[in-house]
Amino acid sequence: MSTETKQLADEIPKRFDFENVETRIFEFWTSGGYFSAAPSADRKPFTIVIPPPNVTGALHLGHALNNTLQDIMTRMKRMQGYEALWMPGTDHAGIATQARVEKRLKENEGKTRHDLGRSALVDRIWAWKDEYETRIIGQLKQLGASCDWERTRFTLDEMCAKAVRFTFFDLFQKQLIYRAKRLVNWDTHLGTTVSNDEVENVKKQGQFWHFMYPVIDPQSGEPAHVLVATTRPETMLGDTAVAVHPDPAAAFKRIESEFREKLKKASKSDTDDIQAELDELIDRRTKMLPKLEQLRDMAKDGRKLKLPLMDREIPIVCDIWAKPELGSGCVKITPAHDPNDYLVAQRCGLPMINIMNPDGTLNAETGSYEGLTMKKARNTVVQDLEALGLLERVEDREIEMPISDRSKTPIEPFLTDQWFVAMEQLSQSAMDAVTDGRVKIYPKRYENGYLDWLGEKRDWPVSRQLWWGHQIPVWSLGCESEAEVNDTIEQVKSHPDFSDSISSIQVESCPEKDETKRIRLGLPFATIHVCLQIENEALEKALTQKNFVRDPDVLDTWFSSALWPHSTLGWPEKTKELDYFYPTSTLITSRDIISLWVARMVLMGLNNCDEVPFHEVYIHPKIQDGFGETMSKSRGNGIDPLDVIAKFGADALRFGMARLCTETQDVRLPVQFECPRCGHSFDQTRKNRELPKINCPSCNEFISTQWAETKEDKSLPRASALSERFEVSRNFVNKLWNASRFAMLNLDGYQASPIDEQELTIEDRWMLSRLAGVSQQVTDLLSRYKYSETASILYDFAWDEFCSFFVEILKERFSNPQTRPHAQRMLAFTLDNLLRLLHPMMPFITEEIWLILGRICPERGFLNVKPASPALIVAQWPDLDQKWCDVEIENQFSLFQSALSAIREIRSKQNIEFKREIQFQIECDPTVEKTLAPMAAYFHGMVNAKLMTIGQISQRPNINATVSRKDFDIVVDLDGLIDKEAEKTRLSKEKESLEKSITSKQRQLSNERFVAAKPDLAEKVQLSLEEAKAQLEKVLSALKRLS
RNA sequence: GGGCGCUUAGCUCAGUUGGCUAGAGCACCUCGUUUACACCGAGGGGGUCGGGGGUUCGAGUCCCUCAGCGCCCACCA
Repeated sequence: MSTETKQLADEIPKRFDFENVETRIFEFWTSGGYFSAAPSADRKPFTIVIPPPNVTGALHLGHALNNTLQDIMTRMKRMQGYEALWMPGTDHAGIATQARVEKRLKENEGKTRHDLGRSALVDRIWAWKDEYETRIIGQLKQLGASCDWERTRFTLDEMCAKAVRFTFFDLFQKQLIYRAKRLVNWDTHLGTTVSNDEVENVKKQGQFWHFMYPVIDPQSGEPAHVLVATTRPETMLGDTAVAVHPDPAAAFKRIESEFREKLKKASKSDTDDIQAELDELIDRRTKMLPKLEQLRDMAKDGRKLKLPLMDREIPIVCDIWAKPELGSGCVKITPAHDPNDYLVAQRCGLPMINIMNPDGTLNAETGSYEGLTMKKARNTVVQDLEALGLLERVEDREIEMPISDRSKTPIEPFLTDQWFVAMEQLSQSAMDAVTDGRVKIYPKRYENGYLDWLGEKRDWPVSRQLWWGHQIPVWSLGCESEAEVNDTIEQVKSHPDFSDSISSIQVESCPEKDETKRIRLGLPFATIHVCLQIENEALEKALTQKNFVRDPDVLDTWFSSALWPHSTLGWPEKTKELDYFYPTSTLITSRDIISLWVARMVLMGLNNCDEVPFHEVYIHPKIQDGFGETMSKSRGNGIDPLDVIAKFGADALRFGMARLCTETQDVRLPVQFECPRCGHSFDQTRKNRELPKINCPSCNEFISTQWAETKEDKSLPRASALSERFEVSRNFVNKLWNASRFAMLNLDGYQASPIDEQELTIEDRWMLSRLAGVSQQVTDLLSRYKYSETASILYDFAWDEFCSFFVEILKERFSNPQTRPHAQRMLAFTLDNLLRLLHPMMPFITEEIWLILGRICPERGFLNVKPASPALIVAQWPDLDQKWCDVEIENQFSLFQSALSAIREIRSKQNIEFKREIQFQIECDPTVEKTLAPMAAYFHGMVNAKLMTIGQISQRPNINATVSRKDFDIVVDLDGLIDKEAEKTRLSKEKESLEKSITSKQRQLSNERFVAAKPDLAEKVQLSLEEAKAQLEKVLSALKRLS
């Protein structure tokens, strides 16, 4: 060993020191500028935009998975010679972030956002954003993300803001954005609209109240009351009608026939239930139909009811919304506070009475109930109705309640003015992009969800009553007459800065056509909306002087996210980046935002750029805890990727992520905690994950199992949440490290030179064959997003083939000065290729080894020797000629492996020390002999066994022990005794299994159709049958000898 | 109510268009420190592929059915 090598041995520790290496290597990449990408004339682009993480908090394991997968793809493409751009950034996440900052403000200072005012609050949120963005980007870097960091964008930065304004203006001008009164989901706590997607339905125990509304002047034979039921009694204050079905008989008929239809198709176990339901329905029809028809007739006569408590006359109306099969068959109609009732009111021309203030209290419309919260009003209304004797009964029942995702408070349907994006044509364009294959979604099954959601073509409410976000660029003014409208428009248009290219006008006329009513409600005759494409101080000032007011609302976060693939590249400017990198190559994301985000990016990309934003979408699994539940911070069952990195290293985390990324939709990851005080490791349970603090089962000290959100939360030492699945990957990292360590310590005196083809040994050819095969497989699998499969192939190749066989065999050759130089070149070349293949998944360790290898063997190669790339990250992706794939060599090698394993089995069974050399001979066919003979020498190093002779099957000298194998026997010349009984049991077992296999093969072959259909396979079966028969004979004779 | 997915070894999961004796890692048992690696090496035990039926020469794989688990969407006076 030279002094240099000795130094190297000291320098390369036995265990991979990932902490030190990760920091250093990342710095090496950054200073080398390897992450940056720019339009290039001679390279093809490869682009990924990051799904921008929300600036609400730290990254979780789902992010780690998502970003690892993106980085693997980016790194591979970069090595394949693409100009690979991975565009990083973060999302302002409107509601979520504002809610977090407001919550903190309340907790720390006892203030609300109104105490602070708009601009001060927004400043606070910017400060929060800065803090978290830094943290998130730091975490991504720790993961090894090779994003072009200098391009980092934020959905609220100037570049994105410009794209948002241009898009809004464009849609406004095309009349695809409009303002309207709509029933929206109102979050009374945050005082804003939330979209359907931000509403969560929660099952709760609740009540079902049945009320009686008196009929005004009932005639003889008519009921005195109409019965209605509700889960929300307080809304009755806003009732404007009671509906009954226009043709109850037909409705009954229809639903009964549906039930009969269902009964035909139903499975046995369901039949009874359906029959019972049907019987009930028929019974109901018999009892109720006359009454319902009577009510229907009363409705047609224009009869009215008296709404209790409010003393308002309300009509009975006919509408199909009233289902005869449910409840009393009559339904109360509260247009301003129920989405279905709203539709009824539109159909029947009913008034809509809004009874709620934005803060969730009742307004003046409710008279004496004004000021009560909806919750309090419920009890009061029920009590008051009961006092009037109008409460028929109360039922307990499980009800589903809509809850705001953000504030966790109940959602109130609320009638307000909102901006909407008309989706009809936009949705269609996005659907077409997928159906005609311009955008491919993997796995394909997710296409359904995408298409279904878009197919509904529901208009998208985009305004949010928040302060954090892109403020809507519209100035509005209410006018009292047609003349005033025209006049004002004239004046606005006459402004020198006004031009159709940067400003657009919409006139929204009041839906209330009844003049007196309109005036009483204080509604304007019409509202003029002026939208400005870019900031224009003069024009804005002029508008303000004319009493125009800028809409205080901001846009839904997804509006800016939808522009992400092109806004980050500079759109609406025609930048060279946009020209080169757009459309992007692939989008890697999780399934819960397919509709929210993916679909909207497609339609906005098409609208703004006339091209799809990406060609492929890969949807990866979601990570769940050991109980199959989604990991989340609020539930406290998550794993912090930084814990994993600290314990196992970033490469282990990444490789672990790739390994679990199969095509299923969920992946379970049982969680273990590690005590921060004593290091004891214990399983996560449903119980211990929810407690804010627990006692360590080992040292009994108080520890926290919850994620620390901010620094000040860390009063208790926090247990790391980990998973043993990363241990496997960590071991793999270490295995690779040690094999490389061995290689480098044996490359002493390496001389660069092309490898002489004539000198290639069997194992060299085998290694070349495997290397060529594996490279091909990895390239192919990764391009199809088969991460898990790729990871296992690499794992097996590196561990079982490279380390356990190739390196082991080379040891023999290193000891011989004649074979040493060639062996060194082969080893350097093989390791070089292995590092390239592993780099996308494990970038840090592979780069570190690459750099050390570069010092020892600066030039290496196979038939051509070239200086190695100064950095692995930009080294060329392996593309070994496929002609090196050699099935015969691989078969030959697997024979060798079987022989080794047979000898090892004997050694182990006989408990023969490795130190003791054994001699053995193999009985086999001449062909096998020919195959195995060249490898005879390698048995020495691998199993310390000496192959004496290879004999014919018919000759059996020196039999002391026999172990059966598929293709041959091994006869080992031993002095020791053998355990005859154990051997007998084993042989009988083998005999049984062979007999079984022979029978099944014979049956198979006796089938003419099979033989005719698959002659190749039949031939194979025939061969294996003969082998099995020969095998059986050997086993039988061995058994005979033993007894 | 509509859609999607899952059920294979004690645990977490592979298993391509049906085809040779159903695989891996962890855990378990036995043995071993032969100078790359105990985060290692060698060997071993463990599965009627959720239940039932069908198609087929042949089913973990295809069809039907039952049961259980999970996710998404819609809706419930």
